[in-house]
Amino acid sequence: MTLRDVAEEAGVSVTTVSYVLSGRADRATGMPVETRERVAAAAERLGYTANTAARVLRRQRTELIALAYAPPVSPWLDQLTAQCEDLAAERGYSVIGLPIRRPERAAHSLRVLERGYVDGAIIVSLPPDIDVNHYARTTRGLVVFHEHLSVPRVDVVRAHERAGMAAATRYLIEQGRRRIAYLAHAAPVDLSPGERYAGYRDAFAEAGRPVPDELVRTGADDRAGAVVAVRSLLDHPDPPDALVSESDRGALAALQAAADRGIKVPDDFAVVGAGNTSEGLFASPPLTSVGSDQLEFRPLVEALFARIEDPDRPAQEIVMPWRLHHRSSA
Amino acid sequence: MTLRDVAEEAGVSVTTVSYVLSGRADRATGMPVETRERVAAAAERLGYTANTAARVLRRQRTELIALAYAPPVSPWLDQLTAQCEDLAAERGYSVIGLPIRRPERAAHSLRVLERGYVDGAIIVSLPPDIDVNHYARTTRGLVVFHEHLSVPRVDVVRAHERAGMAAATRYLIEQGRRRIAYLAHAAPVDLSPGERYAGYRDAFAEAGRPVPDELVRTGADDRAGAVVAVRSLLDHPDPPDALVSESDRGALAALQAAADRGIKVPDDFAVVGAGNTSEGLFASPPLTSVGSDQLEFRPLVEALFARIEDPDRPAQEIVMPWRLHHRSSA
DNA sequence: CTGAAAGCGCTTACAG
DNA sequence: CTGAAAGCGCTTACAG
Repeated sequence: MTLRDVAEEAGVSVTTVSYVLSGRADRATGMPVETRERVAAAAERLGYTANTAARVLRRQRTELIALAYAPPVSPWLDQLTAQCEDLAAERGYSVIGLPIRRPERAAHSLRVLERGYVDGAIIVSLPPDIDVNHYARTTRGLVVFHEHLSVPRVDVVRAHERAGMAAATRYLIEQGRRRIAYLAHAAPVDLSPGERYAGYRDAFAEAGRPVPDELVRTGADDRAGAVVAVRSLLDHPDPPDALVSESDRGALAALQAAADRGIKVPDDFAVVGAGNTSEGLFASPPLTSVGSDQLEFRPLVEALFARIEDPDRPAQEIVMPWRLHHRSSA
Repeated sequence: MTLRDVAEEAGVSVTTVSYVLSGRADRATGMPVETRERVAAAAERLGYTANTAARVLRRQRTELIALAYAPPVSPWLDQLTAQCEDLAAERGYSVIGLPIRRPERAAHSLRVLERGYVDGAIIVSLPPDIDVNHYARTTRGLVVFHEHLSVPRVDVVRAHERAGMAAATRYLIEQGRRRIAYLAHAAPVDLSPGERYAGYRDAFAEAGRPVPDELVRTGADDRAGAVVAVRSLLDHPDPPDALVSESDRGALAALQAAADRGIKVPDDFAVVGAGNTSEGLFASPPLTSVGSDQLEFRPLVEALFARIEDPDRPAQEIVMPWRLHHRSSA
């Protein structure tokens, strides 16, 4: 079922069919209504669908953008996805998800970018050892969540996670907490490896206190793993009286583990999460969390489309700063 | 940067370059090592990447499969995604995610299938009012999670959710629970609309008892919403002594809401989830849940690739039956 | 062993 | 107002 079939059915040339079905308004406008209707009817009758590969080859546009992320997924990503879709739909674009796996397979996952399947991509989690420039060659627009990256035709989103995490930890120190534990992600593919943990350490350095290495655990990316990790912390001979987690997911698990043991939060055990997700709002007690103020992603999606239009525009830096949102868990 | 550039650089024809870089082994094999190396070196030097649109147009294969799902996402989907990726990679395929939105926008989301961007798709959540046949025309392989659907060239996965849900509810009835509440998904895009709820009702019908409509709430797809819904249930003048949730997520929220109120689970309030996710295992108490025994998706991924190879093979029905997994929450 | 050429199905500048 | 033709960049049957 091709353009040619429709042309024959309607008794016109493929040129005319193309103009009517996908062509420019300025061309179709000058055409008699009768012709347009005849073509439209023929296409309808035959159930014609344009061949995307041919169109892409000709126009050099796939009208697809990708959202590259490392599982496990979160409500935050659902939010970003939904907003991307709305803004993409306005431009006739569709959004696809691109799960990026453990670092050794990351390059394989990114083949979708490498092969030019999409016009643009928002890379939420840039695996370590991946050269963004490589993908910029085949993908017109690239927006990357990264704290330091600075590359000519690539726009970046900075969260200032390290400063945010330091503020969260400092808050606990100033409260007089003696034993402040840390729950890191276990999966090595991460938004900005080590940034958050560095912030935690910064606060100790600033206060002239040693980092309690024996209270640092992994598992924040998986609720089940986090529960296990927090239980082991609470079993420590000199247990923590506070916990900073790299995710709200991990912090929620900590609240659960504390409740199981009958430990009072925040009095005997303060908990701070990261991400400021809506899930934290409804925990009990509501979760204190460090994260972006609001989930408004429009600026970065618009930066992406602007770059797809004009690859030579200057690289843009979008700041979505983390700050501490005080609720009742700390 | 095209095949022609590489051909010139290496001093051979595009035919030869094509054979060396992507062509069939039987052709490249007969070629002198020297030629092959010269071509490979030229491609390397120029940083050649094949144009995907051109290749797709020629070969009629995109080497992409999609996983179409309705957010919010879950660990179950992460699991399916990871297994798909492993099996796809073996065949040189990549996997993309296709988030499907609320029903009125579903058709737009599915344009990626309609336009033939992928060779095959696994549709985890088929929105109501969507005609699968339409997408079968542009997508060679289609595997759909659906309880009833039966369409010529489409393979289906049946979970027998209704029977599973009835078994879960029956278990509570036989335990002597008097007031069995129900927590449904709020999002209307769902795996199999109404199936689970129908199972809940079946158990009552079977026991000759009326369904307690006043104890049916929505919110199972969102932890925050679920907490609110369960609180309102517990505030009911004649509160429930048990709850069946359409998701483990909702059941986990119920455990939390019960703990907040100091209600003993399962003695005063039994909770059963659905999905049998790993998260439920580490809840306190560990969550009783109805769902598939194991998360082994290989059969359905293989069915998908088999159909991509041979679109005329008979439609296959893959059963991953739900059953009740007894743990401590009910 | 290697290459010239056809063709996948579109879009669009150009001619009439 | 409409169409013939070029060309996007590959793959591959065929010829030599």
